[in-house]
Amino acid sequence: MRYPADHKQRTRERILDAAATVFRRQGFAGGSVDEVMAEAGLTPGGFYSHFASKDLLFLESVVRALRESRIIRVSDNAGQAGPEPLRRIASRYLSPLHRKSLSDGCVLPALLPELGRQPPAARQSFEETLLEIVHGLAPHLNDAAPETAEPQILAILSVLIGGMMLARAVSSETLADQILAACRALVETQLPPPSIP
Amino acid sequence: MRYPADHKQRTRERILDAAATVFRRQGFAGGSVDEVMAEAGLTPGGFYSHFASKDLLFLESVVRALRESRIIRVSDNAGQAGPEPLRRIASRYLSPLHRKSLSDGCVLPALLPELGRQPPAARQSFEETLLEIVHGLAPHLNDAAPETAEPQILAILSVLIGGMMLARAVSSETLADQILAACRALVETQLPPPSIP
DNA sequence: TGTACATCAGTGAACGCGCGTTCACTGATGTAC
DNA sequence: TGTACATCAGTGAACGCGCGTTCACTGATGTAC
Repeated sequence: MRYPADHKQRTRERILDAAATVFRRQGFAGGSVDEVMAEAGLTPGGFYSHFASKDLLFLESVVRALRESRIIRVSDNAGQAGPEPLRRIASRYLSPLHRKSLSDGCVLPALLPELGRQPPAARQSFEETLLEIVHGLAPHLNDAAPETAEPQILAILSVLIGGMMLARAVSSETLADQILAACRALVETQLPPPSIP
Repeated sequence: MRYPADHKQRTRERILDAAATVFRRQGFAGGSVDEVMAEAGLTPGGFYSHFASKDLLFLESVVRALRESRIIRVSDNAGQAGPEPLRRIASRYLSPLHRKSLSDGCVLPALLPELGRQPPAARQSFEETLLEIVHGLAPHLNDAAPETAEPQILAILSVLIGGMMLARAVSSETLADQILAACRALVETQLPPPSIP
């Protein structure tokens, strides 16, 4: 091996990150392979030595962005039980800052419907990644068994995603932020009350 | 006027309905003008005597589909006060039948992120139509003034839209229907209890 | 009533362009001696 | 240590195709007389 062993792998990851950025900003059908490669600082020609097709790039970039996403995960060093981490996630996710961060925010409000149009194998990969996230969050609804907590988490995620999409689609920033605030309030009703130490 | 006065207007509406179908199924960037015209039973050439551009077609078709949509409106002949109509809307919206009705269901879970990428003027039109719907629904949260009821309705709509998108994006139908059920349960917690007559 | 005509909604072929994809090539890299 | 070489990640030009859009034309329609 003439090049450092991880050289190509690192380029590949650079392309994946660039793809997530371009697709969030312009959509899957709206962003081109050339634009992705340019975003990664590369020329178009090299793309197919890394990925077999644009579709597979899309899938991998979404799954990676979801796996690496800090915004819907309990941060590792918190190690905190109870609902506070969920409260923090909801408040960060449904913030005006995140609303303005289309191209580097969570992939789901930007790309979920286009993911839904992908073939079953792709949706299967997405499902597994989604369930990992759900498993990570469910224990923080402390009073419930997984069978009841996990659907509750899925419903809460629906509020986060739907609220952000709706806020980004309206024209008035005031209304957008009202939508976010209303969704934060709705999520709050689903969380156990703060523990009083 | 050689043709019946409303002939062209009716064709125009046929194109708008076809566009809503094609765009819901394939997305805005993923559906072509030719496909829309074919769906309307027409040839591509005539399109530009009805619409100035594909972008304007998209906007008009989404707004029209939203205006005509029965699925997020209280049906006119119900004329019923109180939360029951909201309960019915949530249960129909978050149903497996609606999940399978991508190309003739509500436009929002299919197209909201692409709407969010449209220029401000388009988002303004969407916003007005959305607010009409909200004004129609808010009185059914009977205990609240508009200033508190309308944001609550927007949060409930976020659940409907986000939940449907999430259900459509996963691979397993079982999981999809669990997501819908969890969202119905969440919405239920936001509604006044059924009146006991 | 029948026929010639004016209208214009819709047709169908064409346009330039950017897309996804391919491929012969380049040149920076680490290796062998 | 220095030089010739093999490798292969990345380049850049090209491909066929389908896109959004344009436009000269057609032919069904209702009107005029």
